[in-house]
Amino acid sequence: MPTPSEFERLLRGADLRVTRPRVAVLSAVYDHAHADTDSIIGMVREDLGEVSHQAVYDVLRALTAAGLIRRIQPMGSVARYESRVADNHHHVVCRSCGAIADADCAVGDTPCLTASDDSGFAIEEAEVIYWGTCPDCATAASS
Amino acid sequence: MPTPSEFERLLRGADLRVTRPRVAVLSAVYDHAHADTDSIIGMVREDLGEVSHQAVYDVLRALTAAGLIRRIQPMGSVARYESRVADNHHHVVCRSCGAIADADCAVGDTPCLTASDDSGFAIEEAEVIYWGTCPDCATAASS
DNA sequence: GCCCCAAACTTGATTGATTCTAGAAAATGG
DNA sequence: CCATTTTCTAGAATCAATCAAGTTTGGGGC
Repeated sequence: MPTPSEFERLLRGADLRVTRPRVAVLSAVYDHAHADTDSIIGMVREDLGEVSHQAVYDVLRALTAAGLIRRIQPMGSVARYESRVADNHHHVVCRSCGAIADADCAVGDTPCLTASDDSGFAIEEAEVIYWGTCPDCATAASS
Repeated sequence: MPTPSEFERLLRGADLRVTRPRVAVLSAVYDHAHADTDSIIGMVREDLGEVSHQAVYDVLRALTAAGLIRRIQPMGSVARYESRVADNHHHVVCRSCGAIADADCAVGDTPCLTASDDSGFAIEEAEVIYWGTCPDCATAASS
């Protein structure tokens, strides 16, 4: 968990102005991986008082475009954000409750990056989502 | 491309009543892989005349639940549907125009199904999306 | 072949995440 | 400290998708 001044350095490094909403959003995303936009709005407001949802949307887009955070959005879920951007990792999503956990790559750093037939596409990145059942839902279902 | 009576057999096999909207939707999805809901509504109406969008949504959900078609929805895209359901294949998506192409699995039939750390999740399926640039957008960008 | 009823369809309204617009506020460079 | 440019606020608008209530229809049973 970086310090406030670290967040400031991150923002400046990405050529972004340092504003309180931005630091708060960045902090919230670092603190709560895979949080959806609504939760982030809640966390930011708890931190700063009233902040418009529009500002949070804007900040999330700016941070995503700058590569400081990553946006993930499995089918049937609203947009979620996480702070792990440098490494190549994937996600496990619970079909029952929608919980998300990180899953590191099984093989090397850029796995599965080769499709057998790419239809002429220039492939830049492979995104993997593992669908399954989380421990909580598994125990709830078996009881 | 199955015949109309084949579609009927598919529907009956899934314990679904045979209605004109259902045959038309099924046919449209077989004919145009990766079409979005709106395009499908258009194709069905061209075929049958006026059909409510609600009916198409209902049919698409019923067919998806029955496993006759598959719903795919990459980030930033609306829901799309395809008829290839039995095999385990993945998708290549163009970052520029959103075009989707099929990509067969590089290794075996159920590849990448092993995460190195599954966080206790019971993993059922791995979904892979390759992000890149399609041939059309690549040539358009280089000119 | 006809009738019944559950399933499917129509119409119209509603939701809810996200985006747009115009104006006010605030952060950086000079 | 001021000017300029970016960012934030407030409120309306968009659009895919869902919900609700009532009508129609497919298909098994008579």
